[in-house]
Amino acid sequence: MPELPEVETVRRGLEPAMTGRRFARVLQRRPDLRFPFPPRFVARLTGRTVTRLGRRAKYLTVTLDDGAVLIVHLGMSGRILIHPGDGVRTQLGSFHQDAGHQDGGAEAFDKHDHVVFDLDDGTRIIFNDHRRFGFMDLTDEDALDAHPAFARLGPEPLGNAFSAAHLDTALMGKRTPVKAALLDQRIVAGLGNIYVCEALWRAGISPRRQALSIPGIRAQRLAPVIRQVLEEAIVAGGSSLRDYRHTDGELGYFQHSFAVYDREGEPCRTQKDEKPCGGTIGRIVQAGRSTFFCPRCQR
DNA sequence: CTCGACTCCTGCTGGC
DNA sequence: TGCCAGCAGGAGTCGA
Repeated sequence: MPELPEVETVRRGLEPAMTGRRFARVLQRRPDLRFPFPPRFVARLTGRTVTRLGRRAKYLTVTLDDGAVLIVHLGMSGRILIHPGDGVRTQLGSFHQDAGHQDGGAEAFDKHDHVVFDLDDGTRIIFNDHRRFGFMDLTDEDALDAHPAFARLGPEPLGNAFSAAHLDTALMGKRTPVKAALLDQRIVAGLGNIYVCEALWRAGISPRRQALSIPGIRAQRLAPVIRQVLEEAIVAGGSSLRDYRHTDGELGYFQHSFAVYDREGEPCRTQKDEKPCGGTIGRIVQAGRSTFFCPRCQR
C-alpha cells in the first residue's frame, strides 16, 4: 500500500518512538528482502543511536549518530509494527502476548517479520513484508543523494520545487499517457497508483491523455490537486495513527476512502451544478496497472 | 533516450 | 466447500 502519505504516516509514528533511542539489538531473520542486506548490516546498526527519522519519496531514512543512514523501502506489502515496552506490558511480564509473538519465553515471530529492532527502552520495532518487494540499505549521510535509489528522483510533490511550471517542463514532449508519466518517480517522487488515479479524477483529466498535452492550463489544475490529495491522505493517516496506538502499533496501512480507486462500476462522485456527473467509474489497464477513472468527467 | 512488457514474492479474492 | 487463476498499492531491467 505504501505511497507517499502512508510512508509519511509511518515516519510520524516511528519518530517519537525511535528518535534518541539506541539499537540495543537488531535481529535480521533472512539474508535478503528484494535485495540482499548490505554487508555487516546487524553489526553496523547495533549500539548506534537514532538521531533523525526522515522521508524522501516513498523511502524512510533513519539517520544514526555515526552519520550512517538506514534506508527502508516498504515495497508493496511492507509494514512496521511498534510494540511499546511500556510499564503496563512489562509489569504483565509479557512483551506483546496479544500479537501472538510470545511463546513461553522463547521468541516467536510471524514468518514475514524480517527485521526486528529492539530499542534501549524496551520498544520493539518489527519490519514485516510478506511479498518482500521492500528492501533496506545502509549508506552515509553525505552520500545519500547519490544513492541509486535517490539519485534520479524528481521533486517532492509537497515541496517548493513541485509546481505547475515543473510539470510543464517535465511532461513536455512526452508521448506516454499522463497516468504512466505521473507514476514515473523521476517526474514526481512519491506518487503511486492510487493517488495518481485520485489526482487525475480531481483534475478532470483523462488518464489516457498524452503527457505532452498537460503543460499549460491542465498542469495548472493538476499540480495543486496532487498536493491536495496527498495532504488529505496524510491527515487521514494521522488520525489512523492514533487508532493504531490503541491497537498496538501497526504502521503502513490505513483505511481511506477513494473517489475512483477500486470503485469500478460505481457512480462517479463528481458534482456539477449540484448534480452528480452521472458517469460510472471504469477500469482500464495501463502499463500493466489498473487505472480507475470516470470516462464522463475526465477528459 | 523513450516506452511498454516483464519480473521479483506471497496471500487474498472471486469464480467455477 | 475447495481449488486455482488472477490480481495486488513498487520499481528495476530489458529489448524494441
